[in-house]
Amino acid sequence: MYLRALTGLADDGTTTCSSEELAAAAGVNSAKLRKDLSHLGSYGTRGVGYDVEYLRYQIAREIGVTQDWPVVIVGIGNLGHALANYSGFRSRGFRVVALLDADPRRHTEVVAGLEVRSFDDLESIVAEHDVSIGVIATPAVAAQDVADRMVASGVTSILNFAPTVLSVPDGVDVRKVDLSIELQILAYHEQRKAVAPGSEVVS
Amino acid sequence: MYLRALTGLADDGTTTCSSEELAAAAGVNSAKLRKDLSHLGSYGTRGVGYDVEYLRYQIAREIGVTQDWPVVIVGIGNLGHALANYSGFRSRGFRVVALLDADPRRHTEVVAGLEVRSFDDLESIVAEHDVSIGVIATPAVAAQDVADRMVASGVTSILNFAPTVLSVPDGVDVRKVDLSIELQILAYHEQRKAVAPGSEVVS
DNA sequence: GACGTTTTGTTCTCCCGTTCACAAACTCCT
DNA sequence: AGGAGTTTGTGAACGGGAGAACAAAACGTC
Repeated sequence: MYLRALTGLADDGTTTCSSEELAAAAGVNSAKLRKDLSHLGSYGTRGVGYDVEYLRYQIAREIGVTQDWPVVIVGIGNLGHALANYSGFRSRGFRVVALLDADPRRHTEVVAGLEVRSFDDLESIVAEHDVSIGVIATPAVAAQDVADRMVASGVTSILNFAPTVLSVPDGVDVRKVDLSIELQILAYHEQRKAVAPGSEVVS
Repeated sequence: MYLRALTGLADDGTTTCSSEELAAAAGVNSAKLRKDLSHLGSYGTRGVGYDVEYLRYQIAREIGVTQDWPVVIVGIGNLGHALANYSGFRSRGFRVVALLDADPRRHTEVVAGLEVRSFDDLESIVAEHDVSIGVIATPAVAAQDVADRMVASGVTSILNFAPTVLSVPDGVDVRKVDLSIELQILAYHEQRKAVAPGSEVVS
């Protein structure tokens, strides 16, 4: 988030910023921002603030955005399409090296300049491109199988869009994004607003 | 999450479950699950467990899933397409009543059985369908404008997929989903794994 | 009907993230 | 050069969520 906020400031021509400004741009408290940044080192100057470009590079280096991360996407339905075409990935150092789908009818398609390939090609693709990050955009029933195959072929980080709890061995990271749960949380707060107006905020 | 886990259990024919089982299905600790459920009331029976169907209805009622929530989606690019076609919304009580886009070239399109309409129709659509939840899937630069128009027309909950911090008045809830930040978090952990193998897990 | 077993509901404790508040450090102005 | 004004970095206080542990309650068995 800080990285993105800094990029925004840089695009506006700002060369220096205080913790207050950056915190406002990122939507957090300034004390938290300073403490977070202090974990990376002392990249600010007291009385002045932070150099936007310098801090930006330091954060990018720390979180690994300076590297090029090959990524495979499995499940080229609606969501897989959107992810394959999402420009935000490439601009942040992620390179989609393959799109896989179990359905042979999709294998003729070309999405975002990439041919959709068979799921059986997973192992060879992971090995060839040294892929460590996989994205699962399949239906829920297929997700665990896909995860197992990914782990077996060497993937150690998984971004899961399927509404299922994946079980993976230690050392493998999983992050889950559940679109309809986000809406449900909003609906819950809406309902509370209707009952007791003007009392709650999203936590 | 509990609701989804319960639905899964119900589909498997389970009629009763313990907190341990449900916690495992939802991927959480059983003590946490019991504490969470106790906030809704005492819907379990000691020595037996929870009745799956009964608990499912109680949770659904509490979080407002029994209602029908009209939703508008603004920004029908790749992600907007995917969201409009996402079946998980409808099955959870969300009904997409309109797709809006500022680009007139998209207004001829029909997506998911709905005609893409002009963003200028926002106010009338919100008023007509009593919409309180809006989804923003536009580029970052347009997101704040869209949010302002939504709020002005009566929307009080926003799900934001644009990589921007939205500022909205009190009483309006915003939830943000940032796809590339999720990947960045995974990449960060990957980098740490490469430096110090076998030490960290996603938090 | 009493007792052992199982499982919930709740209390207590611990731990971590967030925020406040302030000293240290830097700049600018006189 | 010195002091006033800013702003960072960090120690201390606060709050809340998460897990362990236990009492209360329901069921089955004898």
